Amino acid sequence: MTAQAPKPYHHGDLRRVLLDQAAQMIRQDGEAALSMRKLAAAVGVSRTAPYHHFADKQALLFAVAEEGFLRFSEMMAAATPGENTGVNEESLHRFIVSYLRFALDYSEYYDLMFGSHLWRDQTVSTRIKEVSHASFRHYVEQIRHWQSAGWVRPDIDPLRYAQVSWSTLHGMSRLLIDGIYVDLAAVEPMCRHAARQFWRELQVEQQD
Amino acid sequence: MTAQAPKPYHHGDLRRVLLDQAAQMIRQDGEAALSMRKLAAAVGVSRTAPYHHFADKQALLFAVAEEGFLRFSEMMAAATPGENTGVNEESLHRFIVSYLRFALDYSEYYDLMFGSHLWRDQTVSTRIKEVSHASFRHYVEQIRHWQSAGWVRPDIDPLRYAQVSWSTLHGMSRLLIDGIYVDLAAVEPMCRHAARQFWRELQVEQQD
DNA sequence: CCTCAATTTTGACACTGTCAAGATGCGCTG
DNA sequence: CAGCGCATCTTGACAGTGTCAAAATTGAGG
Repeated sequence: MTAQAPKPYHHGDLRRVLLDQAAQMIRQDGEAALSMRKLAAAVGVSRTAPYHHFADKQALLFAVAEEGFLRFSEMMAAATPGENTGVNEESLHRFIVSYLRFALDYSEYYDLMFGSHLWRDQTVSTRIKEVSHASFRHYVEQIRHWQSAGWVRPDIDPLRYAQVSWSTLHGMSRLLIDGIYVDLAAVEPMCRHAARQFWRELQVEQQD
Repeated sequence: MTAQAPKPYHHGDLRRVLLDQAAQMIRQDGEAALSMRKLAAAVGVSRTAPYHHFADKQALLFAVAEEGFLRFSEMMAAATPGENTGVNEESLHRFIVSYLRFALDYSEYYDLMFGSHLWRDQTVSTRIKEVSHASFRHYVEQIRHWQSAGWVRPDIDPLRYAQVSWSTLHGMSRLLIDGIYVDLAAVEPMCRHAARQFWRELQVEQQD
């Protein structure tokens, strides 16, 4: 809708400022502590000013999440090796580390992007659904590509592999972000372990 | 503290009723939709009556979470095979299925137990910390036991294995509960895939 | 310059968590 | 059995929340 700002009126570009301020406040005190009124006060406008840029609080949070997905896509693109590069434990490890670094460095976005508010009850916007589904599908296709190139064993289901391995990444991220895993020094060994596990799953030759 | 109810006065056993009603309401409309006042109204007492049994809303939610951990422990005990039973893909699969069944069947508890509210900022009560840490340590010890019995390869770090595999279970649970994975028919294949992956990691003989 | 629509503000309402003060009723001691 | 005492519950109140309606402001184009 307001994709290309027609022109900012009174306030410079309130929408932009609100998005950034919201992200910052969520980063500092958590999503629960963010209130529309405090947000408005922080940027120096009245309580209901934000409602002319976002239908309601949910919409504001969705918009912040959307920015998160943008950054996420950039990260993914940067962390994904080229088409004809092989796959091995080391490349998987780099990807895992990138994923967790994003989740931990931008936890305020990660929370919103993959929090229940967004997805439960189909409230998620179609645009977000598109970009995230595309991201996941790309992951699945990547595995399929590795298979057809003969780099990984052919008898695994790429969809299942993607679902389970993403579960691992998401689980680690959540457990760390939510403060259930508190030892940050364990992150690196966990990534290494996960990389080894992911690779064993892909590369193992033996029959059972 | 109020472990053994001294005796119920006016209301039958308000504390008990509140805990159950809260769990039910969270199950129906989500944690966010639970309000102290609606809860009180639902059980037929005044707004502030619950405050004589729980210091604040957090304490109420913690208490519900604690009940969740109780049920969780029971589930874990039932799903864990005996000491001298071997381990294989099938036994791992049964455990994984049990874990996800708990997470999905009791999602209102799971949400509270492993939600950020509880753990972030060290707000978690010591009792909950004890029982959950014990549960995790038990998991690690189980793996160590399998190792010393010679059932699984000796060169994996039980702690890392526990951390990463629990991440997988937690990740699948969260993705399903939060509505990011929507296809419930995929749960069973995912569990099967995870079991195979977990077992490959433990059992593989080859060197790299 | 002046109109018009985009933007912002002020006022209001229902709702929330929670504290303080008062009312109520059960159990124990005399 | 009487009544004291405390656990329990209620009523009143306050600050804070999301959000709507109506009024006020402001910048751009005719």
